[in-house]
Amino acid sequence: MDEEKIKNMQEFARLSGISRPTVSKYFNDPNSVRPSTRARIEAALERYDYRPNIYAMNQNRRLTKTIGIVVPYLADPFFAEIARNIERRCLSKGFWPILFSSHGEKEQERDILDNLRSLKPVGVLLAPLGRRSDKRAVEKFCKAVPTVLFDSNIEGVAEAFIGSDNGQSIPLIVEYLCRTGSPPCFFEMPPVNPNANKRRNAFVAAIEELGHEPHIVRVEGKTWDFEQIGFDGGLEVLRRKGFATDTVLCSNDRLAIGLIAAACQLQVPVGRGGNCQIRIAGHDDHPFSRFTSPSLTTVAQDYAAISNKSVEILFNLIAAGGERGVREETLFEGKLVMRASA
Amino acid sequence: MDEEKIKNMQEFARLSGISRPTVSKYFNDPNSVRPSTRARIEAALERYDYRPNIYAMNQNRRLTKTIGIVVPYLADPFFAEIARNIERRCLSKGFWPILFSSHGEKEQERDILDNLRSLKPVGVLLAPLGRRSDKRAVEKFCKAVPTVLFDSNIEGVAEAFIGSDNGQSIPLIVEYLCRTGSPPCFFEMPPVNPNANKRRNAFVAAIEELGHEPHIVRVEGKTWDFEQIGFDGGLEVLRRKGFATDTVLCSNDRLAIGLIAAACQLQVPVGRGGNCQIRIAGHDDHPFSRFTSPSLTTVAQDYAAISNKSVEILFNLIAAGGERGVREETLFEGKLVMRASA
DNA sequence: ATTGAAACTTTGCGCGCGTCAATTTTCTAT
DNA sequence: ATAGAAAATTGACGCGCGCAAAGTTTCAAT
Repeated sequence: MDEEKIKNMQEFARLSGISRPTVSKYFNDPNSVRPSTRARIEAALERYDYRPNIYAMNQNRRLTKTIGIVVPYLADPFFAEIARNIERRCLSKGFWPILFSSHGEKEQERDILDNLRSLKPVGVLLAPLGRRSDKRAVEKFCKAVPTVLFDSNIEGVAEAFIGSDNGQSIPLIVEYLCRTGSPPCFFEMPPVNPNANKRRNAFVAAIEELGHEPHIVRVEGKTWDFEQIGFDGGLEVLRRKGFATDTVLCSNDRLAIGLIAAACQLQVPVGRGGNCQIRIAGHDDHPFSRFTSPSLTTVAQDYAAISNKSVEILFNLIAAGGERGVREETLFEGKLVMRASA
Repeated sequence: MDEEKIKNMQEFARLSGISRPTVSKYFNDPNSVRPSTRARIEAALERYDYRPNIYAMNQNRRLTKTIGIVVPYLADPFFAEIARNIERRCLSKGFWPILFSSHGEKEQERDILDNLRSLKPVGVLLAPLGRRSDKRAVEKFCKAVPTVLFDSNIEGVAEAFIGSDNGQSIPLIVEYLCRTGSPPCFFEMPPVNPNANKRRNAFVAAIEELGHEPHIVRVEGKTWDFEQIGFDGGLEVLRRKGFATDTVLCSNDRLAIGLIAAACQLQVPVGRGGNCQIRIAGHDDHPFSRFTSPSLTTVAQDYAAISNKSVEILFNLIAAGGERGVREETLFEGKLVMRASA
């Protein structure tokens, strides 16, 4: 790199022998200028290491290149993974993804949406807290900014929702559990989002469909430390009367991870082996589920499909100028992942 | 909220009956104006819902209010937790934290530092990838932006480093393991950062100090899927000749989690009970370590202390105008966490 | 009442870039 | 070679705010 620092586009344009408006055009879309001038600009870029001032750009652009990503709880590797996927795809399309986590708190989510508005993003990918969300705030936000919801739905809000099909995945694993042993009972905590409710309802429907009685065990807890809740609740249930059947389907993997730990602590052998006393299954195929002991049988959510589709729909929305079309919901099917725990 | 939308500070100032420069002062620091005028401005804010344009602010300010947070791998709940802590403290001081994850990749880290520069942050909290980092790029960045390193050190780079004291924590757990059973061997993967090396060296020193022979088992793997590496490597070692002793100290908890899963799969009972064949210990007190089966004995890093001290030092640095003082290193001691696995 | 500092107002420039209209140059196709 | 289209240039305005200087008001302390 040559010489001293370049202060602005004017100066860079002069040094590269091209007019400023053309250089400006180039930075907005390198393909919008003639190949020969593009080459000249890029040659100059090699020499002088200039980058336009983001703040000045974003101030004057009608649309920024910023895309907001909001997840409810980043310490959950499920969301970390999805966020990573989304980030990569946004970057590859020349956008600026910015990641936020609500950390399970309503106020945080509201603050994030608030701040996000002043960032004037072209679009937002939002996985709401769910039940804890300030729905009015979310709705208001979605009306102001092109938004795609994922993971957790809010009826009628935002331009689209992408999630997994609990109505398919739960029957899938219920059927498997019934076929390979005694029918499961359902282990849940107070629902944090619509998925939790849908899963319970799907469980009841599926188990009745198969001619069994639905047993539901709900334990207390209102934080996002699902493992701890599953552990504490599991300990209590196991210590008392135990579960109604020797098979337990958990509302999600994190709960199951806690429950397995509780069973282990009480020396209740988990699995489908001969001397095992309890089978435990989960839902989601959480990144850590394959490393529990025994490894967790579960239904895999299609991470890649969910994040890809979410981004795709958002890009379409952006291309259409954030135009309100028909709100679409896309649900992906789960896949059974048979491991050692059930 | 009254009337229609306010476009700019001029208009808001007029409506609130106060001059624009004073309003500007208020937004930069509400305490810098007289309480009575502050009250008037805030009353107007209630009525009119105006927020200054961030981009215009950041373009003209000498210093932005942005603080960059960079972690090597966000899908690791350890970093997610620390990031959460740091975010909160920055927000409470009126800064704008922005979170980035390198996702274990050198190019990502370089791109992040690159983009971060054009965001002109007042300060940056950086947990580098470590061995994989483009050290020249990191060094260059740290010279341009006031930066505090944490978790993983790079000698002489940045204004300060905050981490945990491997030279204290490793002997602590080695001593415990030796005292309560046979001396441990050390289970590691190719080091991703200086901590890994320091831990191994500390292990050798500690074990020799106690008059035993150091055994080191290194397994292959170069991704950030530590659990998988621990699992795969553990399977192989256990299948072959097993470990040199019946106690294994892992370089970190995530590796230990994988190793426990491997032992479970091979039906090697883990723990310190009578019929157990192997004791496994880790290092870090990862959020999930209490939920392994059996629960993982480990050394806890002081998450809160590390994140708090990092932020504190950065704030001091910012207050001093990013002035280069003496580079300080702060190491926090680990605490033994005795659980079931060792 | 007097004084002096602190806070406020007025005025105006500058930041770096987007964008537009009018003009000139360059390219493509006949 | 030539006309028409496409691309680049010139010149200028605007965005919303920070910031500085000079003058004016407010406030607390004597």
